[in-house]
Amino acid sequence: MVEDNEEVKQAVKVYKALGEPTRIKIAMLLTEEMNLCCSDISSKLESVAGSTLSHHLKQLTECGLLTLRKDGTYIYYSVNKEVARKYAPYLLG
Amino acid sequence: MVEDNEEVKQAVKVYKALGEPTRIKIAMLLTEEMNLCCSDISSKLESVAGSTLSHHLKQLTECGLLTLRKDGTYIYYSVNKEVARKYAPYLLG
DNA sequence: TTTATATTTCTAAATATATCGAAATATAGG
DNA sequence: CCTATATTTCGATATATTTAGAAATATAAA
Repeated sequence: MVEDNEEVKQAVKVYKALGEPTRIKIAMLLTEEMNLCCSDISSKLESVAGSTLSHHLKQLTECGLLTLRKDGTYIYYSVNKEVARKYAPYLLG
Repeated sequence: MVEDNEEVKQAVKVYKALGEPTRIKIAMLLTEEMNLCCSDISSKLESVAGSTLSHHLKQLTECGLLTLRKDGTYIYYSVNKEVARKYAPYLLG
């Protein structure tokens, strides 16, 4: 029988997050350029509703792939390179 | 606007395949030990119906992560290490 | 040919996910 | 306080996924 520890659970979450076209694009954007806010990201993607984008960003953040920094009304997102390097260094090019 | 080429499409497929507990376990099993057949894999997982396992193996194969070799009634699966190394070297330990 | 085993395909049901619009919340600035 | 902007939450719907049992297919061996 195969193990199912915390690390594997995080791996599943990270891969589930990246296994969707809009989310992998967000991750790739944020790998190229750190500190983009919700609306910056929105403007770099084909029409996605703000509420949809919010869900995607939540999922990418909850798996540990993104970090965020709040500044006033804005939230700036970046890739957590350590997590990306561990599970999906493909993102880092 | 962000690109959406063939390589990114494969990445999405690979990550979608790995973003599910049973499938990541199968991938990990096959990274440890090559050339396992459907029933070998079944015996190393908690109760999964053969038809379900077949679907999972299909998905893992179609994204390029697994290769197969038919021998009589059996089908032996292995990890395609080049694909694993590219997208998810985490699997290779 | 008959039987046994391995795997897939088909069908259907249950669950999960993606998406959006509207309303809600948060904060900055007048 | 009022208004504008950024982001989230809620509610609803459409689509996709996971799962399994039964039937089908493929091959080996008796």
